[in-house]
Amino acid sequence: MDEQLYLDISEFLTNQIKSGNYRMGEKLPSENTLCQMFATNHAVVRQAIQCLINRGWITSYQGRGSYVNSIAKPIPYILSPHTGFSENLKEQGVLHENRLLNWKKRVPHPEERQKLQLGTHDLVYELQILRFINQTPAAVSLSVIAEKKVPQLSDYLEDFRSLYSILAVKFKIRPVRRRSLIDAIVPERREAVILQLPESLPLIRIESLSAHPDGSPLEICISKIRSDRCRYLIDFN
Amino acid sequence: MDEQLYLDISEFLTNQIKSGNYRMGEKLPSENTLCQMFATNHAVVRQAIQCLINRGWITSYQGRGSYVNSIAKPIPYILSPHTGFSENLKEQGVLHENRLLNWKKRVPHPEERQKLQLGTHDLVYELQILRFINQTPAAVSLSVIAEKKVPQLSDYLEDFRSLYSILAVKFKIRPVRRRSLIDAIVPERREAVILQLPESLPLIRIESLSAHPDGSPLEICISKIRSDRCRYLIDFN
DNA sequence: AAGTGGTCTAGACCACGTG
DNA sequence: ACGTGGTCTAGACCACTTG
Repeated sequence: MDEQLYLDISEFLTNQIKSGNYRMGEKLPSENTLCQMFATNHAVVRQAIQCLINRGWITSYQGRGSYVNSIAKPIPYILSPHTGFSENLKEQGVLHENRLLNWKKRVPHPEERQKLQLGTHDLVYELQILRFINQTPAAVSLSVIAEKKVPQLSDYLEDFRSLYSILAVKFKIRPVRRRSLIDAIVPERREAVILQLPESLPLIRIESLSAHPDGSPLEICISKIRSDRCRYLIDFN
Repeated sequence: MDEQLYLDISEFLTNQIKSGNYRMGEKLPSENTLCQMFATNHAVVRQAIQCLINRGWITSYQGRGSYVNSIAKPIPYILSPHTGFSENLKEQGVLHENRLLNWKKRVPHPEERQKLQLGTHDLVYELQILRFINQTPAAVSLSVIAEKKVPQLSDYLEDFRSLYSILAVKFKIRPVRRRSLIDAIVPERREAVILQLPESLPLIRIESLSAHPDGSPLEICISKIRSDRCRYLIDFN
């Protein structure tokens, strides 16, 4: 019960950062240096470092060192019936960009068929989209849309900018958000890579069902958002 | 570039769980056993185990072993202008309970003063509440209420059941939710302990501002909820 | 080439829970 | 008393980045 060295080191470093002795973007002492400072070995120092990584304080880069994360203020994303990702951020004057990772036309899963009220032979488009805020990756989205609502959608996916702008311009559809389900998840390894995310930081997962203006279900969208880049704001007024 | 043993072990164990070879609540092989199975040592096996803990698959208990987490379906919590935590869950027939951890009357922080539209000499009550769902800790909340709206609130805090029921019964106030801000966070060590949370699983953080029925600001509430116990549902109909 | 973090070895001892 | 996970030691070698 002797104080637990790795916690001491971890607390020491955290306090150094909190108190501003190491500023954001700054390099921490190397692991070897820390070994000497605390008269211990690699393994213990790394355990301490891992604590800071897990809590989002720092990021380590092989061959370069460990650096204090920048803590940009997260952007409030307004969750309302009439907002798509892009318009929402544009209104706030935030630099924003989308990249279509891939798409396919496929048979819907039973759950999707039920939620989108599809017939036995109806198909869906599935679009995977990577979203950037201020030039850095901030979210991945998976949109599933009833094909019959957007026939030949694939014709418009070259030079992709925004799904909702395609819907508006090409199909004259302005989707209405009906329901959103929010929770927090640990990223998959693949998502962590795509989002350039320290693997241990959580994502906000939001699953939304949108409808055609005529009321019929249109799109299921599952977005996973870096919580250090974006927050959800719901206004009940 | 030799396959990375700890990832192999981690993947092996994850697959065993996914495929149902280890069911929920079941005990994994001991670390020593795994050392033998993979012809390696304690440190490597522990690194593999840590991966599973980080992703929420298992929990380790000193002296007992590592066990597969149960994956109870999270309860949808309906976020609407007229719901408090307790009523919301009661309506869904979910077993629910609150415990008042502590309270104080104090000077508001500048930000609180502004949000609650307080005068220079106004005070606030601060209540810290631990919430249970189905007998297990699920959330911690910090409520800050303008004292002038609930004079002598402290008289009613013995045998505490629910803040909103006190407001309703003793003060005839039914709060109205005005705004909620949602994000995902890594728990503090203290929160992890209180919530009996594997320290690396994320919490949903929700900051809400509620008003008196007459429209004046009443309460700021910051809740941190286990995302494996509870999800937020927003219905725009 | 030198310095950095990432993985691994082969041990040791401690704290905790169960029988 | 024994088995379990938790911490620690003192090294080694590798992969990557920078000068």
